[in-house]
Amino acid sequence: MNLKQLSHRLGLSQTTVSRALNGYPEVGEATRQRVLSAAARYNYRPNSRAKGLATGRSHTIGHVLPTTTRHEVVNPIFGDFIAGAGEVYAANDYEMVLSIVEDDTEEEVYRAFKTRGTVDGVILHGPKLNDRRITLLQEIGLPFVVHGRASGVAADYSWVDVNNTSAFARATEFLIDLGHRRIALINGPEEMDFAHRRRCGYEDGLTRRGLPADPALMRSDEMTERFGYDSACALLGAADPPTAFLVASVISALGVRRAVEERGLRLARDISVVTFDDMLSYLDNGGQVPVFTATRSSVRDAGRRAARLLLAQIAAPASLPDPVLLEAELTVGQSTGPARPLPPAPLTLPAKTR
Amino acid sequence: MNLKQLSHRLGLSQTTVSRALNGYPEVGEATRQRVLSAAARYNYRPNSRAKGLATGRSHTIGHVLPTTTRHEVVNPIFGDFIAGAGEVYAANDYEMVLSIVEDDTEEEVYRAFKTRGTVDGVILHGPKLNDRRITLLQEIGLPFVVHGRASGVAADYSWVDVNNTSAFARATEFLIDLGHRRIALINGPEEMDFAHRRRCGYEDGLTRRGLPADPALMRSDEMTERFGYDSACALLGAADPPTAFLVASVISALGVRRAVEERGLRLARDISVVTFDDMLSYLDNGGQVPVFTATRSSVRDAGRRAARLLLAQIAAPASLPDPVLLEAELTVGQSTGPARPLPPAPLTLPAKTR
DNA sequence: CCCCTTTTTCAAAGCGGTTTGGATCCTGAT
DNA sequence: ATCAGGATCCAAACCGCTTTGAAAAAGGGG
Repeated sequence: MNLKQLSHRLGLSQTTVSRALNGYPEVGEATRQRVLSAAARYNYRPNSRAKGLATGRSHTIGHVLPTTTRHEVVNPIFGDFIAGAGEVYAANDYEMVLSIVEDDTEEEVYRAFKTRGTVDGVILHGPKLNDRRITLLQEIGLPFVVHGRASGVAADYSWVDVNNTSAFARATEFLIDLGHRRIALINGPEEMDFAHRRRCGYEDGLTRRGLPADPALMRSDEMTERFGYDSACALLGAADPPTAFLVASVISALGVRRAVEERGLRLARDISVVTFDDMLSYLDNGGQVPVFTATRSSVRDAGRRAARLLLAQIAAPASLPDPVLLEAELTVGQSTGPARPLPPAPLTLPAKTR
Repeated sequence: MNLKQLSHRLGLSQTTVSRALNGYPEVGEATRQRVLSAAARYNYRPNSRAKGLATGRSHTIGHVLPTTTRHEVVNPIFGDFIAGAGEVYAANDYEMVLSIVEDDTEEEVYRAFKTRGTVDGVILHGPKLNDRRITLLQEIGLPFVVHGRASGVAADYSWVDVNNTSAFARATEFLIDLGHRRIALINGPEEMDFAHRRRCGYEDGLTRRGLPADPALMRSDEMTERFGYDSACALLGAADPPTAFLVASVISALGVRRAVEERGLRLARDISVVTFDDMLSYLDNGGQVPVFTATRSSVRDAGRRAARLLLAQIAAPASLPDPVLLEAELTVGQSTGPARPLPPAPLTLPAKTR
């Protein structure tokens, strides 16, 4: 059932039926009702391609998910972010298209989006330092909102980001105030902007309390469970081990915990862990007393906000860039405690072992 | 730059240019080259909506992701599955649209997909027992492939599934052969088909070895880390606790491990754990010796296969349903070992305490 | 009752492609 | 030279919707 057939059944022109359905004022209330009920009865829905062709807009938002070439890791954050964004799209009759793309063809995807008219705008995921995609999208003239930011990119653009710096600065100071002096940082990949900012925050926290930043205590890589485990093993086995860990992801934090407990140590009592918690639905850290002390901020909520921002921008193309900075809250859980005066000395010679 | 402009620049008709670009034979080789290079120079790409309108096909596959109403959990499997499917779509010039949808409006989404012509086919996620969506999609006449199967649905359809039953039967027998007699099952939600089948496999394994199935040892819910932890705590704290756990997801298995180690017990030595491992990229269980003994099967690969199946079906609509049953492999890791003759007796009175 | 506004409705022209049914131009065979 | 037939190319119709510009109908005032 298409518009022509429907209007024919009603004895009306396509024009009138179309207008009735789209809520234009120049159609009589009586006819509008007649049209509406007929459309419902015949289960009529306008063909989206035809509509798009006529209006020039696709009512579709593109999400490009680059597969990190290094490890083929699919961003675990993605599901929840997209769930948030999807809510907003659904409520506004927008469609979402997803491109999984190898890093190097990403530019081509954006260009195709624009020239083929596949989408009305895109959400940019996983911005890196000096991310070229931002200026690229501006050149292309495709409306976009970034989930995160890109240090080093001067351009003005809309983004939704957590205050990673302040979050990790606070977390670091929190640990220092508990008496910790050797605090390890288990970070995400350094080329990612969020990871960069978190490290800055960590270093800020240290310097504000007058502590030096020791490169030997910092690790950074894809935030898998295994990475958390391996890093913690290495650090705990080294000379002058940390008494606390600041971790960029709950998944890695699970790995850190494994390493800690495998050594017969106890979280909070022997080793403190603070993690960044994106509040992923399947990794609920909640309950009355959170498992991990965490700086947390809902990535799902970020998805909602980013989507809303983008839709607003598409509706009013002349509008100014609108950055949103979310503050993470620091919630105390069961993984932190005061530094022990004397960490249990391993029965090995400290020096010489290299 | 659209077709009209391009053909005008070339001094050719739209027909010829279109045919040259789409590889039809009735155009001279010389002109074809001329067209091709002009298209490249002017960066021409056909508008996808116009093309879709004309051809009647959208070159788009729909994925509907129902948010589990119960806990608002976003399926953590989803990211990797879609990464696999996306590879195939990208290679075949297909687009992927994603609908995040509350359970009860899912039917409406499929109907809209069909009548609006948004997609050429859909992949069905998370089939439940007697899932109504399958017959619905057949009624609607939308090509589809199911990731998983639906017990109780008689219809013939294409699906890609792991042999959950045999996987969990083998895992159970494996544990029994190690001497375990009390084996707990930490399963996914029972209404999900895969969870149902895993329980069947578990029970099969037990009966084949002449052991009874004890309902007190079975738990089932959303497969979060917390659920694994809570379940393991409850079971380990009860009278006659299990010596082994069969877990439906690595995420829950992490929770089980936490509960185990928190009690001062050691994996493999005191408590054995076998988990189903979907080989999610951020939960790498790999390495030379896997952390968890696991029945494993790549969900990413399943995504690839499902996508290929669907594209083939769309290309040849008359083709017969094509089910694909993947076998999970049982890989032995560091989380299993022989049952200890005498589990460390807790210092409490066994009876009376209820 | 007529004329002028305001409502309400319509025919037709796009939107940017594909595809049908011819037309034109070359060949080589007769 | 003529003609069949294949190789090329083209004009126009069509896909299903929106939207412009105009016409028809209805309402209101004198």
